[in-house]
This record gives sequence, structure tokens and C-alpha cells, in this order.
Amino acid sequence: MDATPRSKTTRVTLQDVATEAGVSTATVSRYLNNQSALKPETIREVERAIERLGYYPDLNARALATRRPSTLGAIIPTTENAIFAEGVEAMQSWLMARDIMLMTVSTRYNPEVEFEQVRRLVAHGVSALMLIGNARPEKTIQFIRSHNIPFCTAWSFQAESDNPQIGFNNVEAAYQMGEKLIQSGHRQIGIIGGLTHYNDRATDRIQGIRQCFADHGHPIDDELVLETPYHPEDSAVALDQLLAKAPSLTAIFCGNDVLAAGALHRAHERGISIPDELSITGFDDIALAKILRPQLTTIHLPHRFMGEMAAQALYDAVINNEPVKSLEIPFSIRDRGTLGKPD
Amino acid sequence: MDATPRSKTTRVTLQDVATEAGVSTATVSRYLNNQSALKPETIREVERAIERLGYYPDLNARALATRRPSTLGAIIPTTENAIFAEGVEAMQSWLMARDIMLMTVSTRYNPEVEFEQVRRLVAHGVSALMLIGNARPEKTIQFIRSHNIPFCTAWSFQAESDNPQIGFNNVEAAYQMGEKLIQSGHRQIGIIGGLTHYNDRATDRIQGIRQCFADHGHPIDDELVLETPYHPEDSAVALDQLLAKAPSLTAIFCGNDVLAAGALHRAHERGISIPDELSITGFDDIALAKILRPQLTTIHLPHRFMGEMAAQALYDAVINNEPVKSLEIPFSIRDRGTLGKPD
DNA sequence: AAATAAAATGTAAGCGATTACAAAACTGGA
DNA sequence: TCCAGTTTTGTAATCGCTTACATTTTATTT
Repeated sequence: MDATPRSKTTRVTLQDVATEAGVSTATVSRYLNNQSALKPETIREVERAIERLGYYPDLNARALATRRPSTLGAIIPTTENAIFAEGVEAMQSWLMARDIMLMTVSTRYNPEVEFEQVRRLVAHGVSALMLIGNARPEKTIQFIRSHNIPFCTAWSFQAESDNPQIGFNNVEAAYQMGEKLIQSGHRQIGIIGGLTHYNDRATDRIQGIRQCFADHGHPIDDELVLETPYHPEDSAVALDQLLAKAPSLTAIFCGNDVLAAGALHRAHERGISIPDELSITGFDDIALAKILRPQLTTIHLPHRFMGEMAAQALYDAVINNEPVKSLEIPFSIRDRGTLGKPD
Repeated sequence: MDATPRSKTTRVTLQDVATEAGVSTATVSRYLNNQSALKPETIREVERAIERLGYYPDLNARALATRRPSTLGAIIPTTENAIFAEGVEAMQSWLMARDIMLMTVSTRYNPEVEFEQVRRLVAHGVSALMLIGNARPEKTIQFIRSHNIPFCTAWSFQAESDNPQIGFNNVEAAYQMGEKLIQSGHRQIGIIGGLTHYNDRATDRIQGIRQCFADHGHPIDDELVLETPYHPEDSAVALDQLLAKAPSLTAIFCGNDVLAAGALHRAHERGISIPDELSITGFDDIALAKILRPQLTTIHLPHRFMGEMAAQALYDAVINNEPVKSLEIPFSIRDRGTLGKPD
């Protein structure tokens, strides 16, 4: 294969290849970027030199010289929730096929960390950025804008935001789930949502479901709306609290599938039969949703698709130098086993 | 904040800052790298210039000039399995605190893709690499070695491998789970393992459990050892096959928690009571394990810890220019609800 | 065969940083 | 006041690549 062992320290450079092939660096570079015509003979010569030396280009140096996009950045709250992991992985494959690297970093839902990560990625020369959601301190977007870096937000689509967005309408989705609940006969429900601080997805979902119930004449009391971190244990505690406050609840709307799983688990522990005695709804439709018993009634989101669309939007933006186009992604309700009719 | 809006195209460079501050680029650079002493007055001048211009260094250019490590690479099979996602996230935090960027890419369990990704990351100038497991075509490690890039493998620790490894002994872990099964009275079990092709974790786990049962005089028949992709649906199918072949099985050893979840789900569908009629064991102890009913009996691995250790090992290697030190990570069995005694 | 156009290659100036080495500006002691 | 010894700062080469422009080769036309 790439035979000759080279010195410990030095790297094989374009120059080395050029010398080996008996041509100039420009010619090798042309070969690499298959631009203007080279003599077949020269091509062969260069190819052999590259082969012999085991040369591969230094992409940083290239980026420095061309100022052409070679990496994009994605900043997500966490990779632990499959919801983002899947989307980012899809983004990555899509971009990689076009020879663009995706740098992914996470923030643990902390807006200050997010700001730091933005700076870092920008310093690293990413030519575009994807962020999750629209809620964050102003300075973050300001910083991105002031550096003329194309960006989009994803996993959320809010008519009122002027960010370029590749996402779905969380309010509407929650609202529709609400209608489903009402249709099934539920009148008094509790909510276990995510922490809404700087999290528009969590905020919108709660707002959507409350709006819906209010519109139908069954407003949800403030004290039946709980916010917790996205962990099953927290959700379990929340369920207990909810049931303590209002034993007559017939359904729990959860801000995502992880919370729903936690609630479901706790309900089982308490010997509550789902969905006969209590209905539970999720949000996201992660793989987990189909493994639980009963399978989770939840809202399906095409995460991979969304990731690809985001990748494409940013790609187009940096390649064609256009503004990033927003795109609203559709969702759908997956009616499975945790939503039933109250007695 | 960083006030003055700058031209669309140009980037603020060291030179700009130098001019603005009325000093040379060397001085600004010195300020940035807080090396030799600068006059307090000069420092103030430079700071103000940086502030005014909103300057931040181009890390690629810096990397080019210094040839000092600024990014490491991690190549994992997939981010969709929480097992890797968690570990990598821990790596990342650890490194970020030391101002090193981690570039993560995934391979979808394809060794050719992995090779490609290695090349890519190397071209991108990562100064060290982490790979998952030891099983892969020789050329991959050869390539890394030939470029004098420090690396380690993780999630697997095999005495016979001469790679630097930060991982645990999969054979031994599976063996211990086997002893637990035998201790509980199981004599005839089936195995649903991952695809062993270029996957030493899957291979070792299967080997460990078989070895154990063989050692105790109850060898497991070849046809009761199935390999499937890591998806619950595949595992469900596998369970059906196993039960068709040998209805008298009293337990199923699964290669990871996802497979266990799939088997568990299918068992429920078939009305098989777990663990009374059938025991199921998992491997990894992902968050899911505690949400299932019954909670999964599985092998706990400190993923975050492993990630941090890998980060540390590579960091030490690139900073101090030492060889990467191997480290065996301990595991432990979490005995929960899916392992019972056969009738 | 000479003149001219087209094709292929080479030269050298960047890209944005760092860092030897050199020069300038201060010290303080005689 | 002058000189040696420190501090502080500047000059310019360099990292590995791309690319505008210049130059040489080759092909085409007359």
C-alpha cells in the first residue's frame, strides 16, 4: 500500500510530491483540484508520486488558502437524546457525501455554554452553523450575524421568529395532540413538560396543549403543569406530584418520549393501568416509543429528514452564497397504546 | 459588545489588530499566547484593539503555524446507540475544558467507511484518534501508525491485542453473566448477539457466554446462537426463531440492551411472562434498561468514565509525546428484574 | 516554415497565524 | 555621561496549500 515509512516528524507536502513527480506545486495542486487540463502523462506521473509518498492534503492549509467552505458546525443540547443524535448523524452523512465535515458539539441545555461553543466553532472556521431552537440570549445570534456566518435553527418552526428555521411547529403539534385527547373524552389532564428556560420547544409544547384545552373550555390549572429535566426519574416524581394534587386526572401530556417513559414506568409501579385508568402521551417518537408497553402514543417527527434538510439548506447557502431558506417540516400523530378513553 | 460592523467579506486578522493598536503582529501574537512580558500599557492597547475589532484568532492558521495539537478525532459506529453517544460526549467535555476540539464521525459499523473516516480526520489534522474496538482491516491501523498519529481503541480490552486500549473485557463480562445464569438454574439458553463481522465486542460477548456454559458442561448449540443488527425488531424476529427451534429454552442472553429490549417486547407480545417463563439478560446498562418492565438485568459499564479516560490518555499522549497507555475498565452486573429461576 | 492561437506548466504572492533573530528602549553602576 | 545588561518590540521567514499571471509547449493555420 502506502509503502515508504517516513521520518517521524515531517509531513509529506505538496512540494514533496511535486519534486518527486518532477513538476511544480501548481501542477500537483491542479491535479488535486482537477481543474484545467493536464497531460495524461503528467497526471500519471503525479498519481504515482502521490501513491509512492502516501500523500494526502492538509485540509486546514487548504481551507486557509481557499477560504472555501470545508466544515460546518452543529450545536445541539445533548447527544444523549436520540432525537438530536439521529438528526445530526443524518446531516453528517449528507454533508460527507459532498466532502464537507460537520463539527458537532453539545451544550447541555446551557445557553452560556452554547455561546462559548459558537465562538469556538467560528474560530475553527466553520462556514455555517446549525443551532437547535430559537430561544437564546440575543448576543449569540448577534455574534453569528456580525461574523457573516450563514446559520439556521432547527427542531422548531415559529412564525414569529426571524431566524432561518428548519423545523416543525411545536405549538400546533401539541395542540393536535390535545384535540385527540379531548376527542377521546379527557377533560382534566396534567402536563409534565421539559424545562422551558431558554427552550422554545418545551415552551411551545406546553403552550399548545394548554391553548387547546382552554379553547375547548377546559383550561388547565397552573399547578397541574410541571417542568422537569429530561430524565425518566424526574418524570416519575412529577407524576406522583400530579396525582397527589389531582387524583382525578385522566391523562398526562408529556413534553417528550423520555418523560412519557418515566411517567409510564412510575404508573406501572403504582399499579395504575395504562391506558385504562390513565392515558399518557409522548412527543418525538424515538425508537423507545415502540418498545414500551403499551407502545407510546406520540408525535412522530422525521428527525433524519430534518437533519438532511438543514444540511442542505446550509450547504446551498455557503456554496451559492444565498440566504438560508426556511422550511417547515410536517409531523404526524402516532396513535398507539397509551391513549385511551376515560371511564 | 463587539461593535463595529465589518465588511461582508474580510475577516479581522492579527494584522488588523496590530495596526489598530499601533504595534507589530508579533506583539499581538505574544499577547494572545501570553508569553514573554509585555508592557502593561501595550497590553491595554492590544486588548482595546481586539475589543474594538471583535477579533478572534483563526485556529486553522494557528494550527498550521504551530503544528501543535488542537483537535482530536473520535470514530464511532453510530451515535444512535446511547452507549457511544454518552462516552463521546464525556470525552468532548473533558477535552474542551483543555481547549481541544473533538471531531466525531460515525461509520455505521462499516469497516470501509471507518477507513475513509480515518483518512478524512487525519487530513483534517487531528493529532490523535480514538476508535471503537480492535477488529478491523489491518490497513486502518497501519495507516494511522504510518502517519505517526497516537491512537487508542475503546469499549474493548483484549489481552491479545497490541493496540493501546481503554476498555473492558467483554469475554469476561459475558462469562460472569453466564455464571449468574447457571447459578440461577438455567441450563439451556439461546443467544441473540450483534453481528460479529468486524465487531470484537459482539464476538467476545458471544464467546464469553458460550465458554462459560461449555465449562459448566452445558455447551450451547450453534443453532441457538443468532446474530442480528442492533435493532429491537431484528431481535424480536430472532426470539421467535429461537423459540421455534427450542421451545424449552429458559433464558436468552442478549448482546446488548437494545436487543434485550426487543426480545422482551416480543416476549410480552407472545404472552410469555418474564422472568417466570423466560429470563432475558442485557449488556451495557443504557438508560432504557431501567425504564423497561421488568427492569433489565444487565452489565453496567461506566461509559462516561471510559470516554474521559480515553480523552485523557490521548491528551497525555499528544501533549507529552508519550505512547498511549492502556487501561482496563471495570464492569459490574446489575441484577434487576429479567433474570429469574426456571421452573 | 512562419505566425498565431491554444494548451500545459511554472513562478511567486498570498491565506492568518507563530517565532527565531535582530533591533530598540530602558536599566543602573562606574 | 557612557556602557553593559535587561526588557520590550519589530522584522521577516515559515507552516502547506491555491491561484493570478507569466511563460513555455504544442497544435493550427496560412
